[in-house]
Amino acid sequence: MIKNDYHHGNLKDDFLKIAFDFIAKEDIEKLTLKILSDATGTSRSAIYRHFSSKEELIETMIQKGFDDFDAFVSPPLKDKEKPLIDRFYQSAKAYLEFAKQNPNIYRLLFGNKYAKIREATLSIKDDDCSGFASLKQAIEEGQKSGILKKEDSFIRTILIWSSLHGLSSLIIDGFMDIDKLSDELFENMFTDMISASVTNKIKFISNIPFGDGILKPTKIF
Amino acid sequence: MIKNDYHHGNLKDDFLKIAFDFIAKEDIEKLTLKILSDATGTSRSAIYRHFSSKEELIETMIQKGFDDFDAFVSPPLKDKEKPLIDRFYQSAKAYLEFAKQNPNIYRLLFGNKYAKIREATLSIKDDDCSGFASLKQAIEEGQKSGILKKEDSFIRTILIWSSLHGLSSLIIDGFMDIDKLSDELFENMFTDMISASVTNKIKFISNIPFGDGILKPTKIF
DNA sequence: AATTTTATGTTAACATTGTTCACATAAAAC
DNA sequence: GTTTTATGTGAACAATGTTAACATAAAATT
Repeated sequence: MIKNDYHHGNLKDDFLKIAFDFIAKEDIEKLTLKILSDATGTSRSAIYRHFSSKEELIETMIQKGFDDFDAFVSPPLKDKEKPLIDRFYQSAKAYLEFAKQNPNIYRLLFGNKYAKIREATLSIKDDDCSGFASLKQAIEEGQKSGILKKEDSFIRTILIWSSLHGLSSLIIDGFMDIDKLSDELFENMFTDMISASVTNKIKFISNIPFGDGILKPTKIF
Repeated sequence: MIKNDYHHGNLKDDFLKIAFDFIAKEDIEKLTLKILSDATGTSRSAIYRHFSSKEELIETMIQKGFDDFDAFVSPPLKDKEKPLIDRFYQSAKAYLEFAKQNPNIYRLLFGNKYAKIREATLSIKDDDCSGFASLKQAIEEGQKSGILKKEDSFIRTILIWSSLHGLSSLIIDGFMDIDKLSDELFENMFTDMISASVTNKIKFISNIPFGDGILKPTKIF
């Protein structure tokens, strides 16, 4: 033993990093403590110096996951320079993209298995910075300015979220073979979603850029 | 040993029955072979005479689950005596009720974990008797009769299914505390769903019975 | 600077899990 | 009545998460 690395230095972060690398490709259920110990070159029980259990490690991952998710989904909603519908579009698109790009993380965050952990995590930051709160605020903004129908904003928020969650889930859980179809489905879903929320008098046609390219315009009415 | 029950007679059915009793209360993940052997009074390896693995038992449960689900959701759609919108309403309501009454079965059928098993199961009966096919047929019926907009019926079917799946999932996965709220959410979601599908000229007000009682009328436009 | 305390690692052992194998016996086929 | 098949048992496996006793590096205290 030439090199002395009895003390690792940042084992906790390494465990988390390796765990996230793992669920980039495989489901969290298949993550085992042995995988973590092998990848860090430590013993199988080393992890218990940093997490009280496997579940606590996953709890930490969920917190980090929600931070990333919110940072991906919320900013477009808050960009008051742009028209409101564009902001909804970009955020909704980001929502679906997050789910498609990180299906295992998405399921970790929104699935049933870790519901209790999620509740504990969400209740802390429910007020301002969560994606749900951002969406609700944007809806209320639209209601005040007359673009959106005046109705219960909480219910409308859940319904929009529900649409996004439903479509995202069906897509990442393998209910549709064709990946191309997901774009078409998204455009249709978004149109439905906005049609249900918007005041009757509004007409809306817009070129809405997202990510690298320019997407086809979303027409409503 | 007075009674000789070395040969059980219907152990396979008993295993399935006990497994379904179990997921009536707890998640399928917590079902263990020991639970099954203890409940039947057999040894831990007895199950391997009837199922090649634990997964095959679950596969059988999924098949049975889809049969029950389809039998719960499809009949209202096929009842051509009633107005089409009423049939949609009843079926959609049944969908949500199934999920609420059998959350663990619902997740077993529509979750990601057993996606591969589900694909194998669904492909057999995709054509006629599945809930998805019934919904698609009802949509096409409505398009022919002029009640529904003429658009891609496959996409519309997925979008409706997506709405149902999204709301059902959010409700049973604990994203909303209040159970009462789910009724209000359902009514709103259904109104949105139908509004997006229906031709503009239609006006629709109906008293729609479901289950034991009479639900409040669904107004569209 | 020496000593004590704390943080972080190791190894060995546990019960539980799904699964397999050799064996036993009831039921069915011949 | 004998053979074959179906269905059960018990012992053993490796893998899992977890704990306990022990070891040592780093930090804190004197």
